[in-house]
Amino acid sequence: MPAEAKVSAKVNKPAKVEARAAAPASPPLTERQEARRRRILHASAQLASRGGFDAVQMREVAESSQVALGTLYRYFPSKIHLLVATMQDQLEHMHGTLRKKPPQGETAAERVAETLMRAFRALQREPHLADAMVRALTFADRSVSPEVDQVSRQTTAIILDAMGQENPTPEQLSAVRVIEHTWHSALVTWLSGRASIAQVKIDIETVCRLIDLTSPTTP
Amino acid sequence: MPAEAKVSAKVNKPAKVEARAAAPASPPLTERQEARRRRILHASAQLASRGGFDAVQMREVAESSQVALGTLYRYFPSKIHLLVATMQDQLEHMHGTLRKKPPQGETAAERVAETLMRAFRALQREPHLADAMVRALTFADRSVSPEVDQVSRQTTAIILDAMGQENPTPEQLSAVRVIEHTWHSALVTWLSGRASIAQVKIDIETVCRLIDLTSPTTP
DNA sequence: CGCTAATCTAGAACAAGTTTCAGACTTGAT
DNA sequence: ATCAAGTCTGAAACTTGTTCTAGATTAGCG
Repeated sequence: MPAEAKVSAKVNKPAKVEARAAAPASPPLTERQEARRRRILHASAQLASRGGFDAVQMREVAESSQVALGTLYRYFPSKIHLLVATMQDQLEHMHGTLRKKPPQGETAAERVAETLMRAFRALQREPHLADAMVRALTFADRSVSPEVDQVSRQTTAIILDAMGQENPTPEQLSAVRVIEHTWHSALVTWLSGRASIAQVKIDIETVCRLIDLTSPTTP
Repeated sequence: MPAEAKVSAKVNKPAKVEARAAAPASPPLTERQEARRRRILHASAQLASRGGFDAVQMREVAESSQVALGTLYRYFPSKIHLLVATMQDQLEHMHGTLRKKPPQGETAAERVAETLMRAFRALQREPHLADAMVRALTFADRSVSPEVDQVSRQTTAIILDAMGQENPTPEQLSAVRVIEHTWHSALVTWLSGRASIAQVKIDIETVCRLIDLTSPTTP
């Protein structure tokens, strides 16, 4: 069997079959391949941190990560794929960070709101990066669905963690879905300068009330 | 003063100052200019109805509407501006349609959910058009803020109409904001094939509960 | 060690959004 | 009717995402 071959055959066009779980999905990569992938994601995040979505130019990413343009496209079939993967990367990081200091709130709603606001503050520190990732996420078409879905699952996991709810009811899951919707959309409006930070905070707190509504006494 | 001049000087780069109300914002256009604008919007919607966002190619729009490419850009400074304007157009239409048959629901929440589902069904009839408009809306950057904001106001108006609430409380307005967030984000997930129609329905109904939560007895 | 299949590279080529420019055309004012 | 100022047109040019190609390189296998 060939060199860094069959392995990254999956890297290129992730076979539909294997687009499910988190990391264990794609087959193991060569060390060098893993390194390339890291360099690419790093370059992506770095460029994004500067000028946001537009600053992440494929040629620049390729150059920064010392990889040929064609190779970049083999790893990430489009700019959107690349940025969504960058978001996955950052999200994992954030989930780890959040886990360390569990939210203090009394109610589940408070804890979720607190967690999301913490995440929001993190994004505020790198607004350009946030811009690139969120724009990519909402602009993604069907061809990126598996990756976007993965981001969504990760977000859900973070919220459920904050709720401290082991076995959420279907109603609670609906509430979580709506919270995610609000979270994404609120970020978009903030990033495009149509809503203030305070406004985002209010929106998050408002939507989090749905948790109380669906948790204790189900009306 | 020159011909179709000073008039469309505003057409080009809508002076920041006049980006507020609905239609009365920009100064009156020449008849021919108004006609050009209509042709452009019509071509845009037509192309979008076919192949969605990607099918709306500026050169094609220009050709279809019998306008030079440069002129198209004078009227709409970017593809995003064009599609957002197309959405404004469609939204107005829809608001008119919705007004004719007010929702029947007992509670405000039911009426809002019913209205949004009606709008949703309308979008389902032209999924490609919906795709183009929604993608443009969420991808828009700061340079399109005024126009996007206009769309947002129009959406708010539709929801408040459905609520039948003349003087909404700040809390209710927050709920409406969250409903809009959910509405947009749910559309995005549906368009990208990550949520079913049924799922969107559930999300809408879920978020609409916030209205009941903020209307009668303020907890 | 040498083979073979696949990867990686460098660079050209293509596609669509956006910009630019010179010249023809309109329109309102004089 | 003429004029000045601004608009519209047609076409080329530029930018950036994406694709394609030929050849150099790499990795596992016999």
